[in-house]
Amino acid sequence: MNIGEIARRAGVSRSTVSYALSGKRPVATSTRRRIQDVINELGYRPNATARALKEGRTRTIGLVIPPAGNRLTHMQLDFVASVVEAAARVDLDVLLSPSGGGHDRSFERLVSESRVDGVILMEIRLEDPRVGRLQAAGLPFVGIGHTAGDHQMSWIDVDYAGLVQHCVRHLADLGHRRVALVTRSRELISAGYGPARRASEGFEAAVAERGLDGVEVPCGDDARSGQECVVALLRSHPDLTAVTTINEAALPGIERALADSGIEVPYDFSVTGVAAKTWAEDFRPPLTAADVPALDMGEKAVSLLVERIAAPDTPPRHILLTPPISLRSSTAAAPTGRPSRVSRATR
Amino acid sequence: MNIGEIARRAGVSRSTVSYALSGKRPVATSTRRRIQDVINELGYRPNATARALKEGRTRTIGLVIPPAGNRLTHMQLDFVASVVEAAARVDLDVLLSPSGGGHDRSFERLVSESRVDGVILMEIRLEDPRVGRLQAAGLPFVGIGHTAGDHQMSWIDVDYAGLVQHCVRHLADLGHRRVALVTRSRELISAGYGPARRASEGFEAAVAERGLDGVEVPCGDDARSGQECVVALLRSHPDLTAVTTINEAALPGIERALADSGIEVPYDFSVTGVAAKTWAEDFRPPLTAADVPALDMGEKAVSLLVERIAAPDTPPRHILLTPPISLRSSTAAAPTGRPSRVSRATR
DNA sequence: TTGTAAGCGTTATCAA
DNA sequence: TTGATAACGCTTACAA
Repeated sequence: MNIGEIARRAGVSRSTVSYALSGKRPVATSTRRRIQDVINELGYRPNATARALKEGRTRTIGLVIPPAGNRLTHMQLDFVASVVEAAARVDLDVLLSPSGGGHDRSFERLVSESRVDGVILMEIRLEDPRVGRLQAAGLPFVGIGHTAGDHQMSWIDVDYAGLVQHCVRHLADLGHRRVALVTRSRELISAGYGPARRASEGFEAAVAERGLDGVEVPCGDDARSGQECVVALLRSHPDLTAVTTINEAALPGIERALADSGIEVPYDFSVTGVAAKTWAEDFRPPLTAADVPALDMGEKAVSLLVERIAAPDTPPRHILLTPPISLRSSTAAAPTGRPSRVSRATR
Repeated sequence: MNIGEIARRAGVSRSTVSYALSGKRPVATSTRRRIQDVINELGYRPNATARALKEGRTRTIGLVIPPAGNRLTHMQLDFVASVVEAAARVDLDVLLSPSGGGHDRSFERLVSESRVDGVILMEIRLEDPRVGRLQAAGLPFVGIGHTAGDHQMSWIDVDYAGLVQHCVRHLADLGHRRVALVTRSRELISAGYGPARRASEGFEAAVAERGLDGVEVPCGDDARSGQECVVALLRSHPDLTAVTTINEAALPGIERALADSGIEVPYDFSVTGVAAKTWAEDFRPPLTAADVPALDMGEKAVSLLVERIAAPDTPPRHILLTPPISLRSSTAAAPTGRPSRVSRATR
């Protein structure tokens, strides 16, 4: 079933069918109807591959996700979902490419075989070879996340430094003096993962600014790690009264560890951080947190990309989001005086 | 940059370049090296679109996922991740298509524009129009999940009926007489969602077989719903001593509701179900459950599809998985005699 | 061992 | 208002 077959049955030339479909040239109403009838009858749709070859564009974008081995976080999942959805709204298909672990056939296919009109790169590292690769290929792309140096690229990101700083200030305002940052996994950090690195910066800045005692601990992306991490933290820092985190997957574990130690949030201890809304609202008590608008971000990334595809020589654009901190119920004034938390926990 | 350019620079014909690349015809070593040098220098890779047009296949498969609106469950996410990974291993790209909510441009593009060589259909309904659509289009496909009638299609699924039956029998063996099934959302059920429907069947069968009192409640796919659901259940059925579930996302809420009521699992109450391993292990205490091998399933789905693409006229194959129930710590003998749970909870 | 040329299914230019 | 035809970049039969 192809355009020639339709043309034959409608008794017209292929070009007329093409024009009847695209409307790029007037077609007599009678002819058009005849063609449309045949098309409806046979359920014809033009072959996307042939069209792509002819038009020089695929109407497809690539979405580069972290390799499947490391299970995706909820936030990443929201990115994927919203990118796919937003792309579908403008009739773009999305080709998925798991990448990030070094040599990568799938990513290479994407950039060098003209399979896509542009690429959205998730989980960018501070130094990321894929950025150079895409630039060399001359393929339009945007990052969800951004590199260390300002490479000439469009991106959208969350201002982790600023947000963590806000969180710590909020805790300081409440009288907390010793606070911890529960960050992402050691591997991610040493791989140069931007959000972790930038969260550290914000944390250190705020701690210095307010003269607090700050302790920072890496933590795996799961409940168990969160739990272990907080248990260790409570043991090693008995005077800790607050924690802030950028590790949403650790939140259920953080909740557990505190509950197990007989610590009541927020009266004995405050918790805050930056996380997707669901996680914040699922925390007990509901978490005072900067809600990462992951769904918006995917959508905006698609807009940015569409823009770049349309006008590749336009200067790149950056969107740095600083969502406000939603005050929920997990932060309160630091507990005053002794009995310290330790005695309470063991009483 | 195309094959003609390479040919020109290497001083050979385009076909020679093509053959040098594919190895489908011998090429003199010297010529081959000359060609390879040019290719390396320019970083040439054949245009995938042109190749697809010529070869009549795209080396791409479509993955039809539920629409992004309903946030994907972890299990669904594992399917996606494993499908993408497995496809990448055999050098297939994956085109994502959100579908399921009625009229669907993205799905239609997939099936009727020859964008893909085959389709993996997630979240199949008992009556699913997309199955007929794919069959009419003559596009190879496999389901993760299966319809009610045995349409002529390949699929892989988990035996929810059998597994829930096992779970209930296990509870009955432990002396539980009044048990509940926490299933999926009311919407999913009325939309004809297979796993929910089949879980019901298994539940009813086991309850009848063992002469138990069974109660079945729908529940949204999130912690809060799980919590509300169990709270309501405890109130309406004071003599309930066990619950089984196929709603993994509700597990954290189930855990909370029980803890809040002062119920200790497994001494006062048993919990079991079918869930991805992570969820089961994250439950407190670790959940006795049938672990759904979501990662395997994605991989097997890809194999099935590759098979069907290669031999479309082969009779379809079905894989119904019945993973064993992993005995962890959330089930124990039913509490004996009074004081009943109610009095304990309020004591 | 290599080259020529047809053809995959479109779109769009040029003629009529 | 419509038709013939070239072209997109590739693979592969057929020739040499």
